[in-house]
Amino acid sequence: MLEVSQLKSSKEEIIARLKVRNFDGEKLIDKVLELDGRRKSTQGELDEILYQINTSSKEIGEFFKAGKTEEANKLKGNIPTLKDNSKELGDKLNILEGEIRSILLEIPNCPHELVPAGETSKDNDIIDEHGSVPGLGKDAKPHWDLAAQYDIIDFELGSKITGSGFPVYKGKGARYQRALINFFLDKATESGYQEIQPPVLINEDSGYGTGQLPDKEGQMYHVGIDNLYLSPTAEVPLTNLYRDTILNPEELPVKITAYTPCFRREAGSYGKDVKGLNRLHQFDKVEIVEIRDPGQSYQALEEMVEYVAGLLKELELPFRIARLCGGDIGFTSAMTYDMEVYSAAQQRWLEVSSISNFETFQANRLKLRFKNKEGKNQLVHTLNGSALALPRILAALLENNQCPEGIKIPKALVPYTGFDVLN
RNA sequence: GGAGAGAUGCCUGAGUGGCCGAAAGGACCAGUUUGCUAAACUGGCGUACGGGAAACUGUACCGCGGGUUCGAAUCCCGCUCUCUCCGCCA
Repeated sequence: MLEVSQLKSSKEEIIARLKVRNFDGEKLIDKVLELDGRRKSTQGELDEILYQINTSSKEIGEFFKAGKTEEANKLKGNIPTLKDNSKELGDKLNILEGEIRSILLEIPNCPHELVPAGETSKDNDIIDEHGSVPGLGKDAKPHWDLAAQYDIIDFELGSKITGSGFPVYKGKGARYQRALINFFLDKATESGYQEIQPPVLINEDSGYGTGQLPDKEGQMYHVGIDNLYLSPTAEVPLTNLYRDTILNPEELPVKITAYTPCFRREAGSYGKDVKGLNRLHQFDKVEIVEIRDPGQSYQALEEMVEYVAGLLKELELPFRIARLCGGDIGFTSAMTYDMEVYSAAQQRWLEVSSISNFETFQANRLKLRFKNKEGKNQLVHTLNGSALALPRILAALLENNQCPEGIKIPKALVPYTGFDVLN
């Protein structure tokens, strides 16, 4: 959620930058500023009336104490009118505040100046590419065939338990997943991220805090009876750990990580996008989250990209880094890098990580602040990234490393899997 | 699921109708003093939205939402959460 003060001080710039993501914010912003003006004057009127009531009440008390009942009662006579007015103004104020908030909730984050204009992922800037695509034979199999051949992932069996998009990992497949989770968590903690095991059911406040609500309501599984949602990413519980918090300067930066299953309804997805492990309703992910002094957040973003790139190098996967264009960037993000690995048999790039700086967009909703050098409370910047999402990594690892003897395991993972060829 | 107790500032904890944005202690910050460490003393120490160049000042907030009252942290109602006991259970 953008701040009213930002809208006031740099309205034109924000409108221009929102256009980069093809969002016309002019009318909404004007409306917010107009409503905020009315909010302010209403607040002033209300304060004045409450002041009168407060002072009168004190006088009435004095009069009673002094035994001057008549004067007291006379003063009391004025109160009902004042109370009526205050009630009216109070209601008006509530309505105005509600309207302002609901408009602000509709406005996406303002993209950083480096974010390129564009419509779709085709317009993203590919800023780096690493590793070379393995030359597989013509008979190279996509991972779903390999999964069946080695009996490590059963897609049909999962639909018996739940439905499509909930695969069952078996034997060395399950072991491979667990190896990846441990590998990623070990790497993250070595890099200074504190390991957390958060709840994966989240309440409404948490959903609003990080921006999944109201924007992505339909993407989350909802447990109606308790009004809870299944977390679509550990970003939600991890970042919300710090909701309604004022951090001391020495507590920054906050760097935390968690492995959690993630749940997404993925309504409307179809075709090759959902084949095999490409898009699931339940998947595993290790997430990294940082809370930063605003002056350091972009440097932190670069470091996070470097960190994730390091993981992909250790996994010996060819990958590229994209800076998302305005049309492809998420609602809450100011700047996002996607990491994509090449899945050699499918011959396509798969997004395995999305690393974003939200600037104050989430912090504003979360009321997450820190005491700055002047001793004032200031909104922090929040960032997060996948490090990494498991299924597509597994898909690429299976496809890219297939050979006649089975599927080779990257050296870095062998200590975790306990085998160097899956067969 | 049943019964009971509770929710006050960074923490502990007082406050049962006006003098309470809230005692006291601790922590923290600044200063004074003692040769250092420690101690002692003095002052400061919540958030949000307004007004004001500033000093300062208005309003709201004692879990959340309503109500009673001239006046609510304090009384009433609803909700949420925490704790204890019983039941069930990984």
